[in-house]
Amino acid sequence: MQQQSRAKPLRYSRQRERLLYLLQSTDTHPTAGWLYDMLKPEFPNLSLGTVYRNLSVLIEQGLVKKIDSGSTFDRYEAKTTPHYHLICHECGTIIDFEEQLFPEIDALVSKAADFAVEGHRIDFFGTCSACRTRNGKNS
Amino acid sequence: MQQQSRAKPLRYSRQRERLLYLLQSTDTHPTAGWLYDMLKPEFPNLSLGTVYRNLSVLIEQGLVKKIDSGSTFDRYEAKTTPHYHLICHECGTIIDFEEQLFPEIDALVSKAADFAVEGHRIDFFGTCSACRTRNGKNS
DNA sequence: TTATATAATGCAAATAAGTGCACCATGGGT
DNA sequence: ACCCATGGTGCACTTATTTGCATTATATAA
Repeated sequence: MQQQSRAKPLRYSRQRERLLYLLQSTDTHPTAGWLYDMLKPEFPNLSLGTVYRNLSVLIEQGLVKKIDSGSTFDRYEAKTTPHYHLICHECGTIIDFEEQLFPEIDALVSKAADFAVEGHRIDFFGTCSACRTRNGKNS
Repeated sequence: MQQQSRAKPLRYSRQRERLLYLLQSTDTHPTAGWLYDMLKPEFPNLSLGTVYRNLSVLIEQGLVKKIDSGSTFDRYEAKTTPHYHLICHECGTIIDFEEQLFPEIDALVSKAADFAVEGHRIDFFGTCSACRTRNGKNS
């Protein structure tokens, strides 16, 4: 699939530094396009390819996570503390859910299946309160 | 984001029927391209657009689920019983994990957050036993 | 500081997935 | 069996993401 090479030397890059900083400064789960637009003024010939490539690098480093919201584009976040996502299928909003549900889940699954679990992802799908209100609470 | 219109009338379509049947006949978590290739002999002018569109319809009906494996393409499955995925980041294999972990999780989160949870997804990332063996168990 | 190896970038082209539109097919009514 | 409203399809095009390649920049050694 991809690298298992932990030993890939990284070099400093201003684009990557600013990208990470930008992601860490927001809690809005941005898209690649939004990140690109925000960085463009600072790097007039920034390319989307660079944004995507740096996102991959940061993901490999564990500093960024990709969120598959079920929509047509992916979202990203730089929050490193464990949390889950509540994804509204009506408006697309992603809400962070901070409560730790089962700390022992990875170990449990590792043992039950013959699989070395290194991490997991939990997403909840449903309707956010704003959309329920707008629908007259009946949705 | 998309429809909340449950009331969309559906019509029979041979392509969709065969697509669903094909998906139900395998446990390999196929890609859209693989499904397309398999159906092509039966429908010589089938188009990929039709495959994607029918997958969406089936997903709305709850008969099919999309799996975001972190790789460059999505995978699909028609298994309707609740289960989770073990995704090997080395070879990309997806293994079904059948054990029910927490039946009450949706209700719990619905209450804790102000969000009407309708379903959830749990994926575990790590290394499968085949890859661990190949690596000499040290990975 | 200068030279050197190679990571990172920008650009363009390639892939994967989603969509508009004209035409074909299903299914309910007659 | 025939008509007709509208869902489904194929095709071409758009959007989102990834990748090859020549060039630029970082970091290490001389």
